[in-house]
Amino acid sequence: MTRTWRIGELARAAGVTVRTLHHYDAVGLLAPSARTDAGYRLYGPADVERLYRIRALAGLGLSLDEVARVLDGLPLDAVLERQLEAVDAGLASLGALRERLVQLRRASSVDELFETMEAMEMFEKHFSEEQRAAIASRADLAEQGERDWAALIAEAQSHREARTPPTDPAMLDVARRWRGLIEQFTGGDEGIRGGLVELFREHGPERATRGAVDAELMAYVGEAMRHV
Amino acid sequence: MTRTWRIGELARAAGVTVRTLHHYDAVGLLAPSARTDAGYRLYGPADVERLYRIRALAGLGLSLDEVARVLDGLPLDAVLERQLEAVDAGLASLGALRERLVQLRRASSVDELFETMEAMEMFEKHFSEEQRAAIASRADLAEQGERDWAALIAEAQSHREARTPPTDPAMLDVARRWRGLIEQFTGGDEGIRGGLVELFREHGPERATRGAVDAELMAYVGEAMRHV
DNA sequence: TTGCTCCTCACGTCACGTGAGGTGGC
DNA sequence: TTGCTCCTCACGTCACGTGAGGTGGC
Repeated sequence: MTRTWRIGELARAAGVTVRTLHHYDAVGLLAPSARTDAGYRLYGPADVERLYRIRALAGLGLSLDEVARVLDGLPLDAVLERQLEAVDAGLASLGALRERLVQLRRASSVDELFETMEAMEMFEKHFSEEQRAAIASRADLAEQGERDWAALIAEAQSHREARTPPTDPAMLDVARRWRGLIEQFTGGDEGIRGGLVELFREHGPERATRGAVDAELMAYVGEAMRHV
Repeated sequence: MTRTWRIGELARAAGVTVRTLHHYDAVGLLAPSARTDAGYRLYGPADVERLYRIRALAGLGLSLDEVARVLDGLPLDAVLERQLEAVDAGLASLGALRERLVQLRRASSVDELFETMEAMEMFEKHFSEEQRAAIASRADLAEQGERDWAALIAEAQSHREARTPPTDPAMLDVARRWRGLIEQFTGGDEGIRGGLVELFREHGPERATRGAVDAELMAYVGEAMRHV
């Protein structure tokens, strides 16, 4: 007589729950090779081995259906290859999600969150994934850049309110630095510059800058740029 | 009168299914602000805005319950932070899964697969995650290493069959190269060397090397090493 | 006899998909 | 009148978790 295990013993030894073994029995994945008169399940060594294999395959993320088919002789390589592709797809989408979450962490109110998300959507429409990666890789520069932009916009705004002529040396200097920050953002990439131009053309400066620059200010700075 | 949308129109415009809108209504997440006499749902601008926000938040991987709570005023930062942690956990486990799958792709039969998985389990028991990462980072070396090991083991085996004494210069050379390959595997890391020793002590050379080296060959090489 | 283990239903999970059977609207 | 849109059930998904109510075994 070889050793047998009752369901609770096997569950404890294998690190699964009794319910899991019930489930495997119900779906026909692992039926105990014997029962007592009272109906108690009795698992033999072959059952234990099969359970071990089931757990191993399930641990690779296969569905119980796939596990059953593999144990039934379905060729492995294709299954593993498909599973690897699925995992890679999962990694890619989780990675993208992570990126978005990190960006959004800065938002402090629900309204600001949605503004940021809307901006991200516009942004994604106008830049390819590759371009976005290039921009993101300069993320630390970008934070400094945000502060630089805020300061420069404020400077331009105060000139406009003081009615400084666009051809005034001070405004020409603002225009030059403005151009420099754009240059810093695009990193000299023509594709990114093109996306930026489209973004402003389609949505206007007000939406593209989320209210930081209105149409008048944009025109004023643009005029100064033409004189640089 | 402001514009209203029937359920199909809204679904098409928002890129969701009618069933989804039914579901949101059923769980109380988005109830249309009006109905026609015949019971047709009529969505107003505020409903459209709410749907937009629901989709945005759900796109961040939040459950509909969490979405509802956030739209109800639950502070965002904690939610986003928790979500980011969850995503990171997901990335970590998918990453580990991916690693295992890549390793297992080499197995060609189900039996070989389980042998490999068993080996991986032993391996994981004896090396910390950090140590495994260190070993994996030398993965390209490892492939070359596998071939080197196979050749060296074959060489030692033929000496044993030819009854070359362990103190013979040829065997001393084998022992030196053996030590070199171990050195290459551990990368000079004492912790990894310790894990290796435990692995062999607990399971014996036969299982530790998956049959490549039996106890006798191990003793023979060990003897030679003592004379180096 | 008393715990302990086991048994078989059967509902719940999560965000919908997918019919089934029936009725307004142009 | 004929399509088309809409309505309300209601079951199915995936791998079990969690009771409920009842019975062998030491």
